[in-house]
Amino acid sequence: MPSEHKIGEVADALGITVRTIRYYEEAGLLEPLRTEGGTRYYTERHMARLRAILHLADNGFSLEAIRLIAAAREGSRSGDEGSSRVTTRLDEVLEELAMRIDALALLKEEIVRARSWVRKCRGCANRPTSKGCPECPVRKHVADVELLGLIWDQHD
Amino acid sequence: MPSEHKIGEVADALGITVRTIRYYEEAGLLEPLRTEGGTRYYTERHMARLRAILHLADNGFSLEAIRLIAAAREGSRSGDEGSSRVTTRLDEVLEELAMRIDALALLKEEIVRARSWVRKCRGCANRPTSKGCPECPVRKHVADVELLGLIWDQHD
DNA sequence: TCTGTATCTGACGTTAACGTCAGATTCGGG
DNA sequence: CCCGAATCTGACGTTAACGTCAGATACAGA
Repeated sequence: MPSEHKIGEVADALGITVRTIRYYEEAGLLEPLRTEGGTRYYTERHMARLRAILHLADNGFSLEAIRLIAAAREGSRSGDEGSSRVTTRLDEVLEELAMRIDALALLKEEIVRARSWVRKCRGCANRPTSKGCPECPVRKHVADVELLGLIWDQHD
Repeated sequence: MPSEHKIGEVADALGITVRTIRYYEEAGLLEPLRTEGGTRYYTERHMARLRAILHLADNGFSLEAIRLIAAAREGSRSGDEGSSRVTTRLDEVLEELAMRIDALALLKEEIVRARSWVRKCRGCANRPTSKGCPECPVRKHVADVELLGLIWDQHD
């Protein structure tokens, strides 16, 4: 057995808790070895799997979504069919990732625009009717820059 | 009152539920007008605010984080100081967005790499000791391509 | 073998973001 | 003024991803 680790060591090594690892097992994501007495042991393979799970979870994937990726090969008759199912699943994940990245990039540009308006009109506290800024540009652009609706001062 | 809407109309218009809008109010994100009887009414300003909230929430921001953005101006003595606090907060958000985008882009490249290995070695069902693929390259690259630890067939 | 520490298995608690349901009240068209 | 539809206020239910605690076992070093 080349380097097997108990659950506490694994948790320390990966910076997570013992409970988290057990929970991933409950969720059907991990099946460690067991001693006669029931103590869990994790091989390097198990830890590689755990790192992959954590990487996905850290990026907002639910454990169920991760399980679907891990189980993509299930039910296939040949290794060939299995691999094809896996790549199909990965393509779906790539598609979703692309969409999320695009959405975040758009939101980022939105915020950059909002920030520039806040600076441009800082004297009036971004209230459209403030005395210091009678022709407040925020009013004209609040429709274009959605986020201004949140930053904009509450009272008219 | 230029175009005020009841909660049901707002929900329909934005494709959300009445409960969600009320919940955002509980969370301190929205303070609609009220009639004598207590019925809520939403102006265009309120709806602009709601759209901004939804945009952020859709992109993974917690309601508490959104509340912090909306309340960034609180406690400032001058409009100038308030605007400066808002831009500071927005800069923090931009920083976080940049990090999340980078992380997602890295993960995407990871998955692209994993996908190419799965295709390259599809005959052996990505088991390193499979007969159809005695010198399975997955074994040599599982350390480099973290995600292979998840795709890789469970049993040795 | 003894013992202190780690692990085990339930099982219940927690938080965020709503869903759902009941009973009372309000609104708005006829 | 009437009445059906919408809204109101609690209040309890739900899901995911763990936290926490108790009591029993297992493991490893002296």
